[in-house]
Amino acid sequence: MSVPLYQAKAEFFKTLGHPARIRILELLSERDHAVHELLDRIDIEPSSLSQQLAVLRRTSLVTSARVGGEVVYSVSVPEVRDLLLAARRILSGIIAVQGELESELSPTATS
Amino acid sequence: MSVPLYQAKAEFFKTLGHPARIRILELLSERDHAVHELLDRIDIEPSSLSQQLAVLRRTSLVTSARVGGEVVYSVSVPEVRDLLLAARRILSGIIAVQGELESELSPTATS
DNA sequence: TTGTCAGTTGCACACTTTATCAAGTCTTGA
DNA sequence: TCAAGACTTGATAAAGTGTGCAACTGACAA
Repeated sequence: MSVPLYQAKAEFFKTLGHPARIRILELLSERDHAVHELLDRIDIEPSSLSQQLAVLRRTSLVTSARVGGEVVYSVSVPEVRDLLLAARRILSGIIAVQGELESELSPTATS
Repeated sequence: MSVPLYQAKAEFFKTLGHPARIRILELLSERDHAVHELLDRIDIEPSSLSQQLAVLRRTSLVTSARVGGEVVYSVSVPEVRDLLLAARRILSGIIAVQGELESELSPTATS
C-alpha cells in the first residue's frame, strides 16, 4: 500500500473529528435521511451541512442518491455504529475519571 | 453536561486524527514506553513528539510518570485498543470496496 | 415559463494545527 | 559542580479547516 496504515487511520479519525459529522453519522446510523431532514435536526447552515456531507462522501463513509426532488444519504459502512459506541464507552470512562478527580479536590469529596 | 456528547466525541476523534498520535497509541497499547523508545520507533523530532504526547495527555488518553532519568508513558484507557481495531476493520472494508471500484474501471475487471 | 424548494459549489476571512528551532528543566554520573 | 542525556516549552511561519454569503443547478408544480 502506498499510504501507511497508520496514516490512513489518522485520516479516517480526522474525518470523524467534527461535531456536525458525528451528528450526521449518528442520525444516518438510525435510518437514511434526506438532506432537509438532517437540516431539521442539526443546527447548521445548509451550505455547511453540504460541505460536511461532502467530506463524509469523499471518505466513502456515506453515499447519496437523488430520489425525486430530494437527496437521500445512507451510511455505507454499518460498522460505523460500533465505532461510535466504542467511542462513547471510552469517553464515559474518561469523563467518569475526571469526575472522580474533581470530587477529590472538592470539599465534598466522597471517599 | 455542559458540552454535548457529540461535541465531546468529535474532540475525541480529533485527538486521534494525527499519524504520530496513532503510532504512539499503537505502541503504547503493546506496552509502556519511555519517550526515547518512542523516538526510536517513530520518525519525528523530539519536540514534535513531546507536543503530540501533550495532546494525548490533555485528553487523558495517556499518562506519564518520571522514572529516574526517563519519562514513561502508558495508555490510561485500555479500550483504546478496541477502537483502533474497529477503525482498522472499517478501513479495510472501505479500501476493499475502493479496490473493487477501481478494478471495475480497469480492463482486467474480475466480474 | 416561472417560481420555489432542495442542494451544492465557490470564495474570502478567521481560526487552528503542525513542524521546526532555540532555550530551558530535571536527573544522573564523572 | 559540571556535562550530558532525556524531555518539555515557547515562538513562529506555513499549511489546513471551518463558516457564512452569494450564486448556481435540478426537480416539480402552477
